[in-house]
Amino acid sequence: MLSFTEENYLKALVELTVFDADSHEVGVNALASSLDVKPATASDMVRKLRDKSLVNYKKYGKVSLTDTGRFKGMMVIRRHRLWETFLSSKLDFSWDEVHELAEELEHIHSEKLINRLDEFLDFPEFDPHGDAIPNKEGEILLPFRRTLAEAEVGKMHRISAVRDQIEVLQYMDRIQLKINQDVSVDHREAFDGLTTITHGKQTSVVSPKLTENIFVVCSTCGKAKCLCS
Amino acid sequence: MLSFTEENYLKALVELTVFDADSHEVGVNALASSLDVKPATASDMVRKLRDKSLVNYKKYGKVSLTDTGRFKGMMVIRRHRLWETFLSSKLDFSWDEVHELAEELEHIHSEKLINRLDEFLDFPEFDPHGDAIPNKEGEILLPFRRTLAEAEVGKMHRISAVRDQIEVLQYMDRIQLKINQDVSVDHREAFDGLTTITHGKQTSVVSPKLTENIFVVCSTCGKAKCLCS
DNA sequence: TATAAAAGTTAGATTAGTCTAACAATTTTC
DNA sequence: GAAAATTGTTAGACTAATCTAACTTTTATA
Repeated sequence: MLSFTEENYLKALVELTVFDADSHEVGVNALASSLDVKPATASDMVRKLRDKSLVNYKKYGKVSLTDTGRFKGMMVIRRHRLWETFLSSKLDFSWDEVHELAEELEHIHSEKLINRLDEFLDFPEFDPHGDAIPNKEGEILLPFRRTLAEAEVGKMHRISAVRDQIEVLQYMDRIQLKINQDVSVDHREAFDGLTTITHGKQTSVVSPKLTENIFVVCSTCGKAKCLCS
Repeated sequence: MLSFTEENYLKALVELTVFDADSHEVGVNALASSLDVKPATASDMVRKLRDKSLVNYKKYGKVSLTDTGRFKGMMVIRRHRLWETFLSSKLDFSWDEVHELAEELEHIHSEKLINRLDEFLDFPEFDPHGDAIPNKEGEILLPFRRTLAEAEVGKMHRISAVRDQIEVLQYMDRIQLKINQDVSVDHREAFDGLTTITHGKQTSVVSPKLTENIFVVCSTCGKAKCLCS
């Protein structure tokens, strides 16, 4: 069984080498600073993780995760994001309060607990910050999704889903944009991404900050990747 | 902030000196064995807790909790029992699975979290093992309750509540005993506490193991402590 | 009440995770 | 390609929680 500390190193490594996808390895200094410890400390720990076959590493080299290491790191992130979702959707914690608590809860190890929690929450795909929740295999399986920010201009789309951030939902409510509503994309400004849409009898100009959080499908065929004319 | 270990010592001390009410103090050896550590270890820790004003203790003497120590220990127990209740009532864990998980969850410190959880669970009074849950002041406020084991012979009582252990509920179901049902206590055997009761058209002989888990009130006045003839 | 048994303490070692300070390797830059 | 800068390692120390082994105090008992 991994210690809290070891789990935190693996989690940081996933964030640095899997999510931040431009390189699959990271230096000891960068790792140390992301964990807020001194390089000497990280250097020792990396050696220890290598001895447990959780990372690939040799002296003065870069660090990367082995398959096992990546899986275990993903599990920490899965737990973190599921607890965040629980705190937010069941206990009414706000968005910005959940992270710190989840830092503690993520280290409760039981697989059964976390799978039951997943079920209790109805298998959420995203946490309250809009980040995807890894499944029990440690994968983030994203079906192809098109956001309103990428939706073709001059076509009719339907809003299929929204990242469940309170702010997004509140803002949509204010401008009377609803799930399952048909929306026509009239114009997109190349300079700043501002999009003009018509929905119902209204026309709104919306920012990428909003449109990136709204998923759409073709209003004719219902697919994100459609072949309609 | 207390460490996991310190919290576990305080919890054990509450169990040994508050719940197990025949003495308000305990020896270092007994404390050590209840925590499954060597006396040497407990001896050191007790000195440390004394330096933090959490226990009363002097060399070669007994250990007891200060007010602060008792409060902090009670909070650990509150968290433990609330998490057990959550696991059992929301995630469908069985009675015997919850303890081990709650041993980890009880060390999540946020007071806000635990009070929200309490509310989410609708302020339960008992955990799945039937143990009372301390309130946020660290008190266990039990309204006076009379169990069927203590109910006066020759009188009519009504079943007001039952400790929610699956076995108890299942057994009651089998012998057709229900909440809110009137029960007359016909006889109680002094030797082994076996009680003969009449409920509806049935007569049953029930053991103290069952009757201690069933709460009754007077069927005339509805009170546990009644003044009826 | 003297002695044996039980209970409790102390000293010294160990492990995990951290630090600082000094040193070594690698990379960048002129 | 040598000097400087950056990056990474090692050695030695510290803290918390544990252990074992030896010792001391208290309690029980013959």
